Amino acid sequence: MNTSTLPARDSTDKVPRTERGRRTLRKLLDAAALEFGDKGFHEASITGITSRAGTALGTFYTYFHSKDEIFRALVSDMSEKVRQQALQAIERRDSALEIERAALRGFLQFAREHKEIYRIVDEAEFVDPESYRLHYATTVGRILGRLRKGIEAGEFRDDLGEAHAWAIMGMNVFLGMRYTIWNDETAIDEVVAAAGSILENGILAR
Amino acid sequence: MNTSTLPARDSTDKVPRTERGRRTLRKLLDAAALEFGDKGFHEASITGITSRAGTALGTFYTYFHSKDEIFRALVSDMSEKVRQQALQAIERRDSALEIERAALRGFLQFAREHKEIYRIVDEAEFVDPESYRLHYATTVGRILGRLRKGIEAGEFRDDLGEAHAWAIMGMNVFLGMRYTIWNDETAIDEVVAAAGSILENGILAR
Amino acid sequence: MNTSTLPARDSTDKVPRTERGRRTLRKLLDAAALEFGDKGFHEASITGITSRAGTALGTFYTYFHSKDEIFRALVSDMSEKVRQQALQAIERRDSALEIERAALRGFLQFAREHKEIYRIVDEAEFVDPESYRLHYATTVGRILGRLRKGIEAGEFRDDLGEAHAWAIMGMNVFLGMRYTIWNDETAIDEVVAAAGSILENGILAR
Amino acid sequence: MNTSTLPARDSTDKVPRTERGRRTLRKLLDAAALEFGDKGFHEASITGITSRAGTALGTFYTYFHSKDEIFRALVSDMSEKVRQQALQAIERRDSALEIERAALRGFLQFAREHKEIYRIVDEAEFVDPESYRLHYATTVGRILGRLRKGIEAGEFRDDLGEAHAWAIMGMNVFLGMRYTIWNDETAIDEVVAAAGSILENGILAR
DNA sequence: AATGAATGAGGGTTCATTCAT
DNA sequence: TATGAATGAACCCTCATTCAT
Repeated sequence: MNTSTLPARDSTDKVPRTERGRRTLRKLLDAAALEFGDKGFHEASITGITSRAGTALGTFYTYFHSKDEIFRALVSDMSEKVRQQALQAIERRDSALEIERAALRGFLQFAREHKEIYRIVDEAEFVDPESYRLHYATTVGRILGRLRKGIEAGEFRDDLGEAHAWAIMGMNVFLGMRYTIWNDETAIDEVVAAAGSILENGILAR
Repeated sequence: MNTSTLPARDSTDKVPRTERGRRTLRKLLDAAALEFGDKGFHEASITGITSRAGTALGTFYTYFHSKDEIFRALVSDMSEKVRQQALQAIERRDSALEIERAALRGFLQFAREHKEIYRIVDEAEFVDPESYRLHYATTVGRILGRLRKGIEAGEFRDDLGEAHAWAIMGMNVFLGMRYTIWNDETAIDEVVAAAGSILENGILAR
Repeated sequence: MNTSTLPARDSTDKVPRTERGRRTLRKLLDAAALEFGDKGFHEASITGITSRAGTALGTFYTYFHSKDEIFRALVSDMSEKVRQQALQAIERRDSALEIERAALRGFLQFAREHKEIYRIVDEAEFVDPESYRLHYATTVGRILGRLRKGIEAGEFRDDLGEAHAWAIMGMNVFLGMRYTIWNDETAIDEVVAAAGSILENGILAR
Repeated sequence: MNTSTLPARDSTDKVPRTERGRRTLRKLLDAAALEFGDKGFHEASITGITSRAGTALGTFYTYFHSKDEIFRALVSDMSEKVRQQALQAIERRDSALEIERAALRGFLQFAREHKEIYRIVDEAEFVDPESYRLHYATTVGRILGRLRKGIEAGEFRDDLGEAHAWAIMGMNVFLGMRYTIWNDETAIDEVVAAAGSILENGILAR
């Protein structure tokens, strides 16, 4: 795994001034993603991170003030990545419903390839609730934006609001947990079809 | 809070033989629910539990082998409670869709009154994944059972399956998180209406 | 194993007044011998003793004031047993040298059958040094007595003293450790012959 | 006391990379020898070791994984020391019997100066039996080697074997315990004479 | 005499963080 | 920047002993 983009850093973060410094920072972030993904926040150790990164223990504190801080940096980094891939996934889709399907499909594919991201973001609920809430608030904002576009286009009911967006996100997240993290043998298309059919028709017989 | 029913105990647990022992055990479980709910598993301490319970530190180990064990006991206890209240909530409902609405309403009401339960069960994902999975697997099993009854009654589409059940559970859980744990000012009926309308009609304009 | 004779009790010990009490006391002592023999003093627990004895935990303190006390009682009990069997082993021997051989043989046989005794007595060095020293001081006194008899009979050199007795005891104890506790496949007679030949001739070539 | 040579370290041990680290390691080992010697393994505490060493508690764990590990390190260190001094003690001796006498004399002198070593090595029987057995197995190997040289030289009987070596070691160890640890007022030469006379002539009258 | 619940001092160990080089 | 030794608060758990019945 390789963090192509460095995460947004807080003003309190220590910004590397040299190229060597930037390389070290990136190594630490990549190592931390592996360590937290493997062991979870509490079982992970700074030593584990630095030994994966191939640096000395003390070097960690040249770049981060604390274990919490690197975790936060990672969560916001990954939160951004998840949304980036969603944007890509919904490119060149016409129908609003098809966009929702594509978003879920993209999310599931991404989750299968980056299970550690799922784990890190979710554990944030108990480690750094603020960034966890921010992640889901932002995500639900995106969904809500899509719903509104669909309404404007006359494709969606015009009474959809925030609660519907949360409901859709909950569906997606739980399907992701069940069919990518716990067990990834079910075809993604089947899962997308199930969720899509609920959005399309509800669950009543016709 | 008061644990009306003692949780199922493992065969390895120490079963109190006297009435006094049973009282102490209950005090410990109640205290642990508060402690874990307040602080989360890792910040919670055995000392915190016993001082809330009004017992000596050592007394804890008369009833539980470890911090993990009482946490597990608590999760399975609460998992059961959540499902119990769901059963009550859906009594005397005729329509299958109405049953789903009632189940969500019951869950949201219960969650508002027992926020610590939500936190404990959810943190189990990172503390004792097995009991976490068991909880959601059992819960989805209940939902699936209701879906099948609705299919038999001709009320639900006959292609509903496990994935649809997971989707519904995800909706419910996220709505619970958003509208009872994070912020409980929104009327429960509004939330139920939003979820119910998706199940009834999907999200398309007609 | 069955403690045929109850050990000498301190004046501070609690003496059972009923037959039932005497039975319980014996059960506790037998259980303690097994527990200490198996696990050593520090790993042994009062719970381990009482559960082997089939009594409740509290019952232990009806008969002993402390863990140390029962250990002491056990050591002096066993110390006595070891010497008892030595007395039997040397019965009806004429030659003083033959008596020494018989004493060693008896000790080795006894040690093979009661390895836990060896362990308990030896660990006393670190748990209750006084009884350990008493055991070996008493034992060396017996050896010294035999040496003196041998001297009187003109069979032994007349310059033998305490140090020689300690040397002989050391030989015996280490041979016991090596050839009965660590590994009991070597024939006892071979071991006795080796020690006996040293006492008879020393180690020089003739 | 000062550990002139650092003990053989396990591959799992943490090897200090700086001079300061090596000093700290040595301080810890010296302190541990005192602490274990004074109090015995179970009564000794890591806090006791670090406060004697003048370091913080945590520093202990920079160099050892556990209390057991430092004890093991200490036993093998001391085991080696005991044998080293034996080698020195027997230098420039011609007669094989004189070598045995010198070995015992050296051992007794060493034991009088380093009583804590005796205690630590012996307690290993109950704390880390493997290293205890290794110590005595190695020691008996040395004795056996000397016996064989004596046989080759025609000085010793040619039927001496392992059991005789164990017998001699037992003599030495018990004499050491009695006349250096328990009570060190008896002249070493008297003790050596007693043991030597047994080896020379046995105990029979001539 | 017997029971089993209750007590709490005590100690080993972890590991994030700081410090000196 | 990088290193790795040093720090010490924090906490889980054990278990001999006491207590109430």
